[in-house]
Amino acid sequence: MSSFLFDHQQLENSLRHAGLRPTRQRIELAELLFGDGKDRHLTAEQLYATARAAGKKISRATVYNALRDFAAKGLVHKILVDQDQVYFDTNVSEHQHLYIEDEHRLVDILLNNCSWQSEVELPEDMTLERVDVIFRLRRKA
Amino acid sequence: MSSFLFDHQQLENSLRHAGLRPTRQRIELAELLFGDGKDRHLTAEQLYATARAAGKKISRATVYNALRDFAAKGLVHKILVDQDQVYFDTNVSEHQHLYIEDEHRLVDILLNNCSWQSEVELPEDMTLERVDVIFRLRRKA
DNA sequence: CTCAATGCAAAGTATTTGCAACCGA
DNA sequence: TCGGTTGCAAATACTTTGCATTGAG
Repeated sequence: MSSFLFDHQQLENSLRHAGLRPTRQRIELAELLFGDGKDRHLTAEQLYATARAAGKKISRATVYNALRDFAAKGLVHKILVDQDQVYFDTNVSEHQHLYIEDEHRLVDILLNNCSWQSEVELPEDMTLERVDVIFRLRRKA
Repeated sequence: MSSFLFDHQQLENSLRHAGLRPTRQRIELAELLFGDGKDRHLTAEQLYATARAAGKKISRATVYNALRDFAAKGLVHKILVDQDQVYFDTNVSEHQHLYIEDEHRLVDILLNNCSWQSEVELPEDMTLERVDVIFRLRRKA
């Protein structure tokens, strides 16, 4: 039995369905990101390191390109919590985050009373792309 | 009459009260940031350009240092909405933001039904620093 | 006086880009 | 074949740092 919930074929279909040509590199990255169905928060550098450590032959620029394209197609979400690096979230369903600043660690949470969506009046010609909610935590002194 | 709500003396006191030595540069920056009492969202580079345009003699590094220190003391808030630059918000009371991505423009909003604060269970040894809420908007195609 | 703050340029670092080689359809 | 993708290194741009100088208390 495989440790993957999704196999190459399924990932390939996902990429194709998203309008992305399923190249070897994209499939391998998709496998690392989505293969086991678990939610991940990682940076481009982390994914690059992970891929290389797994023996994948891929360049840094391709990882950045792939993540940019994945995000543009909604396969992952960008999370801007840290001044120095962008995190990518493999969980694209609506949810919120805790961010432990000292540890640079993200935790998914799910709020129930999110009635504020309707409370905001948007300009006529604007679309609500997403609502980012981040609870910033610090270790007590 | 002056165009400033807060004069040098008051700004100097604010800095001192925050535990920051009121140097000429910090006072001048504070004046640009808080002088008229209006809410601002600006980047370090924007503040630097503004200061220089106003004839202030100050270096880029000092602007970055000052904003870092102001943020550490709670005089301004960092807003991470853009991958490329950090915005600083002179409004440090609790509120939320609209971000028009195409224009790199931030708008303050105020949500009323923010009961979700209590809904989140924090680890015992953690403190909630802040909750960042950003409504990301795009111009309709 | 003394130590914090400033200024300048250099360094640092995540990310993007230019362009030739490559490959999927 | 053809245009999208990759790879490498160089470029970019925001931010930080090293260190000598300055200035607030």
